[in-house]
Formats: sequence, structure tokens, C-alpha cells
Amino acid sequence: MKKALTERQQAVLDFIRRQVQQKGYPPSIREIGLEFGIRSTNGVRTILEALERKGEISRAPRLSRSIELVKQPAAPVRPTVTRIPIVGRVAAGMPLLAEHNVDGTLSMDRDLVSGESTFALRIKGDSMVGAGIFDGDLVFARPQGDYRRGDIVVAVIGDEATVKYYHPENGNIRLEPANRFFGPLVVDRATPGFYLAGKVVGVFRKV
Amino acid sequence: MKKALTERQQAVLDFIRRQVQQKGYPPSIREIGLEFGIRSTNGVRTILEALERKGEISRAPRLSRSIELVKQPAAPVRPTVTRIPIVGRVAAGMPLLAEHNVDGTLSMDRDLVSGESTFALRIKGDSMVGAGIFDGDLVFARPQGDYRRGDIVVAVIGDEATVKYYHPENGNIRLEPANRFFGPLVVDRATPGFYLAGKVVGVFRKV
DNA sequence: TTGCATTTTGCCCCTTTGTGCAGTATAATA
DNA sequence: TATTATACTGCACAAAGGGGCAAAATGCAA
Repeated sequence: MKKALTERQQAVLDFIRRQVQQKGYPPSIREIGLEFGIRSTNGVRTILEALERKGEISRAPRLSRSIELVKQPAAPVRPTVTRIPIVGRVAAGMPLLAEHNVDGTLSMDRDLVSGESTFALRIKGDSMVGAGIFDGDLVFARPQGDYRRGDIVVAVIGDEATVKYYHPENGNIRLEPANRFFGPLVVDRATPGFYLAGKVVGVFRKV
Repeated sequence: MKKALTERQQAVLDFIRRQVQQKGYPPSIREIGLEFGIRSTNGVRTILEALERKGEISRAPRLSRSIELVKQPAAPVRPTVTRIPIVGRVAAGMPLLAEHNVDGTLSMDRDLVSGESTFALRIKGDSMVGAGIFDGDLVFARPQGDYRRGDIVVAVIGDEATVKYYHPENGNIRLEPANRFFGPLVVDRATPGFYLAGKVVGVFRKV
């Protein structure tokens, strides 16, 4: 599908690109002619028509300077990175990711934390050291449709966010720490102000 | 120096920006008029003159569509991200970061792994679980001038890279695991093919 | 050689577009 | 109150710019 351009056509295309880049608007037919020493507007027009045929540009008839570059020079490579909000405090009753709660954002490689609504949370305390999650670590979590027994989850109770193992048991939820010095926390599923904010999908620690 | 724009001026400026973005060329005076329901070209002209006076645009007299946006809309924010090479295999005798050894790159936020020559390494084995570094984790390490007792380091011995605690002891180096089921590894500093590749500065784990 | 695409000249026409001039209205400011 | 910046209407004009037609030179492939 990609028809080869003649030298002339390529040169003209390059010139148009440069002009758009530099000035912010495309050259007129006569300006192109001037640049290349083409005395007739029709000389330029045949070239532009060829470029249009070959899909390099598109033009609006009778409109001055209406050359559009179809193939952009450097397609801004789609970022391999997502911005992830860091949840700071947790205001009771407000959605976790309300602007009020967000402490900043972080860029993370999509290969490490895939998914859209991932957020980050800084760990306070040692209750999960057994799972390799230490005080001060940054955990990445993502809201889930269903949580499974044994998942490490971010649970919000009032204005407190806590990271624990998830163990549902008839109506209640047991939040189990990974540290034998801590005891489990059992919460009624219907406790006002309680909800599961996400499943932990990653941990980062500065050493 | 930054003169405030009126609502009207701001709207026109936004429209011009949008047009340039979408079509690749600025609108003509009459097109602007059409967009805003201004029947007279002079209505638009006064606005453009104001914008030019306030330094938002610049125009070439008598040239059609010659509006240049002086202040570019979104200065491409300097990236908050570094590319970090992931060291795969370790070829004995070759520099760790030789292309041959590199398995790909990863984008990481500078806030998490500062510094230039940081590299990443995937952990094999459980010898450092006590330090919260598990099999399959990604560790980030940075070459250091001096290593200190107790640092977690990446040591290369021949074609083997290993992550351990660093304990220098009279001429030798003791590489201490963080797992009581493993024993320490004592290496003569001068062993051929042995060197310290870096100090671990971060750990990432997919959960 | 013939045929075809490309590139170019030259001329003319007409639309698009920027500009000039004369005025009106409004709000903010001195 | 007078002044100034802003935001228009309406009209006319000339330059800029796009398009059409006829014709020719060049290079390449069949």
C-alpha cells in the first residue's frame, strides 16, 4: 500500500514538514514553488496531487494552506508507563481516590503494574512482614470484582486502610496478618465504612 | 509580564490551538468569526491584535493563516521516568550491562530508583527471603564507590550473579544470605571473575 | 519507438483572506 | 465625566492563493 515517493515528492514533503514544524502552518503552493524554483503553480500542484494520491498528505479544495500531513513524522510512541495515584490519608466516607486523599502520582511501567485503576499505598506497620511487605513499603493494589481466599487485600475501615490476607467466613471477613505477633481482625461485611479497596498486585521497597 | 486574557480572547486562543492540533494549520480570520458568530472580520481582528499584543500569538502581515502560537500549549514535561536495563544471563568476563547480557528495559519513576546507572535483576532462589527478597522478585541495584558492611549487594562470580549481604573480613568477603537454611559464601577479593556489581536499592514484587 | 508518469512553464480566473475605514456599544478606569 | 480597552457591524479593496487549460521536456519501461 505504501507507494514509493519520487525524489522530488519526498523533497517537497520534507519541506512541508519543516515548515509546519517551524512556523506552525503549512506553506502555500506558491511558497513551495519559490523554494524549489518551480515557476508555475501547476508544477507544484502535480506534485501535491501525487503526494495526496500516495496518501502522504490530504488537502481541502480551495482552502489556502490546507495541507494536512497524514503520516505524522514521529508518532509519539505510546507510553509504556501509567500514572498511579498514591493514596495518602484515607478520609472516612470518601472514595479512596478522591482528590482529597491522593498524595501524588507515580509513573510505573505497565509491565509491572498492568491494569487501569491501580493505586499505590504506603505501608504502616509490620503486620505483613511474613508476606515480604515491610513498614514503609509501597504496595500497588487494584480493585477487583471478586476477592479470593488468601488474596492480599487493601481493606478500608472508616478512615483506616489496612493490608491483610483476605479470609471470608460466613458473613464476616477475617483479615489475617502475616506476623505471628499480630492477631486477626474480623469484620462484619456490612459494617458501615468498611469496604475492600483492592487486591495487592505489587510491592516496591527502597532498600 | 503575563497580561491576563479576557474570556473572549482565551476562547479564541483555545479555538486556534484546537484547530492547529486537529488540522495542522491555523484557522483564517473568517473561520474564527464563523466559529464564534462574529459577522465582521474586524471583530476577530481586534481580538487577534489583543492576543498579539499580549504575546500569545504572532502573525505575518498579509499572509493567510499565519497565526503562530508563541506559547506552546503543553511543554512536554520532562520525564519523571528512567529506562532501566534488566540483566538477564551473566556472561563471565563481560561487563554486566553489555548488550549481550541485557534482557530488555523497564521504565521506573525517578522517585523510586534515583541515580543513573541503576540496573535490574531478577532473583532466583530463596536465599534472601529474610530480607523480604523472594524468588522471582525484581531487584534494582546501583554500582557504588564503596560498599558497607550489611549492604545488600549484587555480587558477580564468574557467570553467576548473586544477591547477598555484604560482610568484608580481612581480605575475604563473606556473602551472607538472609535465610537460615543457607550458608554464607566466602570469596577471596581477588578471585578472578569476582566483582561487586552494585548495591541493591529497591525491590519490586508482583503479588 | 511508443506510451506513460513525472515535472515543469505560462496564462487566466475566481475564491479566500487580510486589511482599511467608518461607526456603534459596553465596561472598566482615571 | 472623559478616556481607554474591548468587542463588535458593514463595506470595499487588493493581495494571496487554489484551480483549470494547453503544451512541452524528461526519463523509464514495454
